[in-house]
Amino acid sequence: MENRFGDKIKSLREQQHLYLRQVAAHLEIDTALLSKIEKGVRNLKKDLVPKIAEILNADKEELLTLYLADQLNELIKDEPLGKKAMNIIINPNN
Amino acid sequence: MENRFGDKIKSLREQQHLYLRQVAAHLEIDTALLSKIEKGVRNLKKDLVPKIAEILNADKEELLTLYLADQLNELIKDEPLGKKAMNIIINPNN
DNA sequence: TTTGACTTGTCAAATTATGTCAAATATAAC
DNA sequence: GTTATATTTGACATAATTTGACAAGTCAAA
Repeated sequence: MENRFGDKIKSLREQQHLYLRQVAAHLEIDTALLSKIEKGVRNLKKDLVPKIAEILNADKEELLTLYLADQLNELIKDEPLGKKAMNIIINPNN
Repeated sequence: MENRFGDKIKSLREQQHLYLRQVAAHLEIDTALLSKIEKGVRNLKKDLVPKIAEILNADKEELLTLYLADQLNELIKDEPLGKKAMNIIINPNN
């Protein structure tokens, strides 16, 4: 329950036999930072999500969705009322 | 679509004929800040949510839920994929 | 034991959040 | 009109968090 984005990009990277170093270079970020992103201890900047999708030949929308899910989850992970709050947004009436 | 929490506390405050000044004093924050919170241009610190519920004789859980809904909404308000991301969290499989 | 890939801790710089003040506006009573 | 009170707004200083980089660390394979 939580590092969906990081797990996904790690698995995509490994499937394609790419090194952190290579992907990081394309993104113009530090290898250490990308490592943390894969492990979920740091966030990738949002505007780099489409770029990493390109690098990994992945679907931009799918990655962005996972990215957003992680952000949302972070906000409510310790909140018993989190899902109720989500329902208010998804189903504004009632 | 957005200032649920602020609208709610404003309406509760007015129903009870309280001034911003009075509620702000109980919360130990500036009146100007509470005004902004009611208008949705600033956030109340999360740990003050139960306190404002007490002051306004409101249900703590209801207010916290609205508070969280605003936070969630802020995160995805410009994101077409926001609701899809929420569904991933609500319904983790599939 | 050396090399390469990855991980982790720490730090400064950048960014964002927070709270206050002063001035502006609004409304109502005089 | 003027006064008084409530609220709003913008600018600012400070506090807290995030971000990115570096150095040092682990680990596995050669």
